[in-house]
Amino acid sequence: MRTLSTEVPAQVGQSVQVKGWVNSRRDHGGLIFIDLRDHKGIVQLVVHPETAEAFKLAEEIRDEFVLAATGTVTEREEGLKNPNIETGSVEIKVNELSILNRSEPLPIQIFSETQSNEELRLKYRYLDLRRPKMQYMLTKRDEMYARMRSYMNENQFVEVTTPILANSSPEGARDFLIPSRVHPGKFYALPQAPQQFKQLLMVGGIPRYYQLAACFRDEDPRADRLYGEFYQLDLEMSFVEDGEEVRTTMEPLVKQLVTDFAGKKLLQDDIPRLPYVEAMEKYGTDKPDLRFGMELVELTDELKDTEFGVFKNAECVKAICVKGASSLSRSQIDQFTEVAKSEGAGGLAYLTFEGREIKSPIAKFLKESELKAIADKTGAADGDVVFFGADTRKVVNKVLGRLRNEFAEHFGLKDPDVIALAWIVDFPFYEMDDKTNQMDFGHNPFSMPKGGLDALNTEDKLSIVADQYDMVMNGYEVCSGAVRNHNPEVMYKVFGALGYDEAYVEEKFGAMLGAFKYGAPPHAGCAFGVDRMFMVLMGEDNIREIVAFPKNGSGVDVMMGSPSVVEEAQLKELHIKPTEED
RNA sequence: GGGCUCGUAGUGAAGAGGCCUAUCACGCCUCCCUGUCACGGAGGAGAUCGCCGGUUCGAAUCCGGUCGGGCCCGCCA
Repeated sequence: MRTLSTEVPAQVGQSVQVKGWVNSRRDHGGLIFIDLRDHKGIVQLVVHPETAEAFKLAEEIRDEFVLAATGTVTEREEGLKNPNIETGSVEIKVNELSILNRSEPLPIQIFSETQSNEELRLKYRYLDLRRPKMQYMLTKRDEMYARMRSYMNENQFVEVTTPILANSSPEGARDFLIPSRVHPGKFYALPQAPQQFKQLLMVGGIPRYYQLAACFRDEDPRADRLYGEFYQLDLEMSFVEDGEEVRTTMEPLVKQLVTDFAGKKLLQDDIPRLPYVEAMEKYGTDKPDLRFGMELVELTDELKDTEFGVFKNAECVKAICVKGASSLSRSQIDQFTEVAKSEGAGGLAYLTFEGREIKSPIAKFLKESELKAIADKTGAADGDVVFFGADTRKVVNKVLGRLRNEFAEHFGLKDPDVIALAWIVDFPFYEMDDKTNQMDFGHNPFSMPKGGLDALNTEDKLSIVADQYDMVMNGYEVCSGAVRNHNPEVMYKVFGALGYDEAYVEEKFGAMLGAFKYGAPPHAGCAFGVDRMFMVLMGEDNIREIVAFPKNGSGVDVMMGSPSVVEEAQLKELHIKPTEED
């Protein structure tokens, strides 16, 4: 395929035909310049009045018309060259011109620094995709897929496609249900992930499986989470009993994507393993951004005898030391206080370290020894501010974890050229739901509890950890995996602890349980969220920026108008009756 | 389901009780222009300020509601 930027300059003196869109037209009355654009670049066409037919057409041309032009590639005279475009040393003197298609004025601004709002861009996505950035995202994503596929193949993984028409699963996200004409009253579901199928592939004797898999979840979207559908690099390995083997197998790919592919620096070559509990205590979250420190410092013991009621009565007191934050104005601190409150804090206490003095509304409530202990443990120095969280441990971690991010953002501590990776390991198998006071699965029920049957029989249920691991990239969860439970007995026990009987487990996971009875090999795997990982690698903070046709923040495709109402006849055929309120 | 926030010509912004008969830039239309490159010049059209209601002598501006967008919580790996 001919491309304007790469081929034209090499063809000086030759007659060429070029096709593309009109990027801009400059009509000098007796001479018309046209910047013609294709997916690779721009070249200047010159139309002279001597070529009367072409000139007449050129006068009608407007932005984004589609042209075919034939002419001679000519070296531009000195002084007429344009160093700003790749082809700026040449131009095409046109002798034949045809308008392949016309264009109305565009409803969005494509080629300006100020871009139109997202709603309009999504409505006219086919125009938005003409922007160089969007072109780049699509081709770059193709390159990422190619790298992933070749890496997986080099490592003896086999891509197997699994069903899109699958079954509703009781755990996890809400399903998209698919009715069927031939099965009245019954429904397929779009898979939330190929989880059960890939485990069944292990039983089926596939040693290493992978798939760039479409996954579907009917949950509310976020800036880093697409509505409805997204893609995973999903993989599973048989005869693996230690998650470490999965992690080390996939690390070279991720490192290659960070460095060669995205051109970023790895913060650490050795990717750290961080136990869940440690992540929560140090960073207040299970997906910490490790590009900066600002760790949460435990002060509960140091302040247990304080006279300051807020600290004294709290289950947990922690602090973060923000370097140089004494420059913050009162109103800026108020804004951070609002953030803290939005996460459940009662307020935001702080100490400002200026010279030898400690300035703070709360300093008068604290003894000299307590202030010293705070300074020592947080390492606060001149110019720093120590912010406190005092509440239940859960709330303190949540509030300070959020503030840690906000402060890092405010003080520019998130280096866009650096990628910090970590594996979060040892997630709790069960968790207590605050509201219902009921125990539930911490992650997914298919993971193997560390210690197996013994652990389930003997230990305090809430202390059991799953052999389960997430990869975190600059504060985003980009991968989740586990050593799977391949033992029917453990399976019954795992659900039994939550009060589900064997009949329930058999009803919901019959195929998998059945399969496990016929010599299931131990297996483990994981799945990378490729949309989100690509977003982080590209330095974007909105996942819709890197997807061709995303739903908007309300789950609507404003371009195609989906979802939409359907004909009553279609519903009837599917044995579906609209309810009264519809 | 909840919280915060935004909505002004085709597009992006300004205006924050009377100076608004709403300003600017890009785009659009007409005319002029043979070396521009986001060409230049002259002129022109285009907005019931998301919608409904209220306060006021007077509302783009204040208040209430409503619709739509964005971010977050819940939810979600």
